[in-house]
Amino acid sequence: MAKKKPLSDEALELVARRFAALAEPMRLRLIQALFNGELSVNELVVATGGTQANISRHLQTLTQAHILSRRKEGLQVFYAIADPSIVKLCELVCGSLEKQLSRQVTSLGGSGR
Amino acid sequence: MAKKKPLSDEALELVARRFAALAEPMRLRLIQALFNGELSVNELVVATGGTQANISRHLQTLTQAHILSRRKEGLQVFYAIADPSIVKLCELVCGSLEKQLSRQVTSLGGSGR
DNA sequence: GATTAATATGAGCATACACGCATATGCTTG
DNA sequence: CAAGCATATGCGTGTATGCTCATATTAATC
Repeated sequence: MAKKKPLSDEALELVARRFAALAEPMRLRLIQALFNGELSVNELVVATGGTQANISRHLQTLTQAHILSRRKEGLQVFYAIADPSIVKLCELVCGSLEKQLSRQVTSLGGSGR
Repeated sequence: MAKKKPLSDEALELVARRFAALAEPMRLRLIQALFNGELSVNELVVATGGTQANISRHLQTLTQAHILSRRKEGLQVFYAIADPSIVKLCELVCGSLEKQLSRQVTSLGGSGR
């Protein structure tokens, strides 16, 4: 297959929305906390150190983006990573960032922050 | 396989920023236009249909995020994809979105392909 | 049915940012 | 050095969204 055909405006919008869902540190923290399996809202609140209201909102955002799944059990609601590609995405970005940072450190000739 | 250690707040911020750089349709369009090699600003303006000012701003954003590289030649400035992982990122997201969409179509009773 | 626990949501505020318009900067040529 | 082209940037505006506080909803228990 040669050239890839350009995505439609709607497709671009969808891709952008997906990236936007991952563009918040708190949401990344939630995803990270779920790497080892599903957790309840309260567990996520504890794990991330956020407020209950805020965490709930972010969970809604991630669920609507089909990144997380929602399972209700009694009083609790458990969230889990629904889209495994998310893990790959984060790993890709992390790897790329590490390269960039190490390059910067090298070019700066020392340690700094 | 062991547990992954959680990223620091700063690292999460960096990852979030990177995703944010990709969270705009116009910027995705620019990246897409650059898939086949470097282009000048004016060529990108034509390719994307945006205004010159807006394109220039987005190019600055992407360059500062180390996603694009900048090469000046006479009056023109050429931009190119500096981080190849970006291509993988976009492909991953596109693939994941296609799955989701086809699943939605299926659940809506349409005939799958 | 009232109370309590777990989660979700409405309202308000502050900030971030995309966009358009106008103009500045930088490079080339006469 | 004046003029013209390609690109960048200052400014104002509208919109989106993250956060907090308070309250609503839902489900289990007494």
